[in-house]
Amino acid sequence: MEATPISVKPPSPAAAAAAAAAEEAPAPVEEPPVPPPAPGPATLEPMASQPAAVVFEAEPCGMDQLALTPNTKRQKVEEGADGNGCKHCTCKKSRCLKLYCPCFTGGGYCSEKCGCHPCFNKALYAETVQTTRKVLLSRQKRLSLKINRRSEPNAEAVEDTHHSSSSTPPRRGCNCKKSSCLKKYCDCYQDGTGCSLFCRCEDCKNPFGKNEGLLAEESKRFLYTGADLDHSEDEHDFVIERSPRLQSPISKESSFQQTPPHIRATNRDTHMFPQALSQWQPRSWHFSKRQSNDRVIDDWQLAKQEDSYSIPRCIQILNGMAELSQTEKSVAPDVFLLPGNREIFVSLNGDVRALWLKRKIQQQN
DNA sequence: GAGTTTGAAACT
DNA sequence: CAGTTTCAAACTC
Repeated sequence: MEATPISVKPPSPAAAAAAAAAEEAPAPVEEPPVPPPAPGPATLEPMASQPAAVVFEAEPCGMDQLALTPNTKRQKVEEGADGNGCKHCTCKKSRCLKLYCPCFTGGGYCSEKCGCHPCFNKALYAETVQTTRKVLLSRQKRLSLKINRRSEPNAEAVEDTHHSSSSTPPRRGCNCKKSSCLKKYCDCYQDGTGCSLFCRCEDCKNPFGKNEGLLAEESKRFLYTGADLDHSEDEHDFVIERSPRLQSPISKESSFQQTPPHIRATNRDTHMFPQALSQWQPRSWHFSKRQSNDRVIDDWQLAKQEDSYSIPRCIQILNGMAELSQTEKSVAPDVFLLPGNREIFVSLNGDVRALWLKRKIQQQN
């Protein structure tokens, strides 16, 4: 089966006990943690615990900046984090080794401020924790790929081209059904961002932006085809933004934007929103804490650039071309469906532009 | 603070 | 892969 069960055996009770003793943890191991039953094929054996004297020099929640999916679940208010990744969880059954645990998910170790027990997300079990993360990330990659493929039939080709794009974890948008994206159950709402076209929420009333399902399949294909997910796998294997939602499918590396002509998508904290360009503006207040002003500027420039190659802009030019017949002018907009074509069209001049367009029209027929 | 609701993760 | 269970946070009282 493709879906590899992720089950990671926690360190042995002895190790845990030793850890507790060495650490003087506030939550003493009263009962030896029971390893998860029936570990799957991907079960990871617990790493041998390292010498406590060494391990405990590590700062809790340091974790080499290893962060799995951004905010997998409702994670206790980010403000509650103590700056090193610890979210003060209160896990009881997950042993803080699953994505349920915000500290684990956030890339940090649990600290003494957590109310979790038993907890294996500690420096003492660093190797176990890291291995678990890798397994989970691996699954996330597959999931991410699956999601992309589901949404975009050609995504496989994209994936082949950008082989490392799978490093991006699933960022799928919310799936709220009952909360109408009006409560913190909703990741989007909690992040202060609107729901995206990739959310699957029902009766979305997210005040930061509704998912109104405006994006047609065709348009989604454009967006996904343009998906150029994080390539910097080496650097970011585990350093992932907090939100689990789909990373912005817009590639800023290419000026050949894939944005569909009739849809303006803005990048708001990795979300895609249909929005009239005229309404677009850098939403710095919506950007995550990690986003820099540079990002804002990039988005702004990106949108302006897109505007230059919009379909209306192309048609405007087209209307002024005496070289083309009415029939050709009626067909030409089809050529503009491809963003690359629009950019080429606008970039060319005079006769060459007309010749190029005629050739494109012929190719279409 | 206990119980309920919620949606994501994990599992089957 | 769809359905179910488990989990922990958010929410309600």
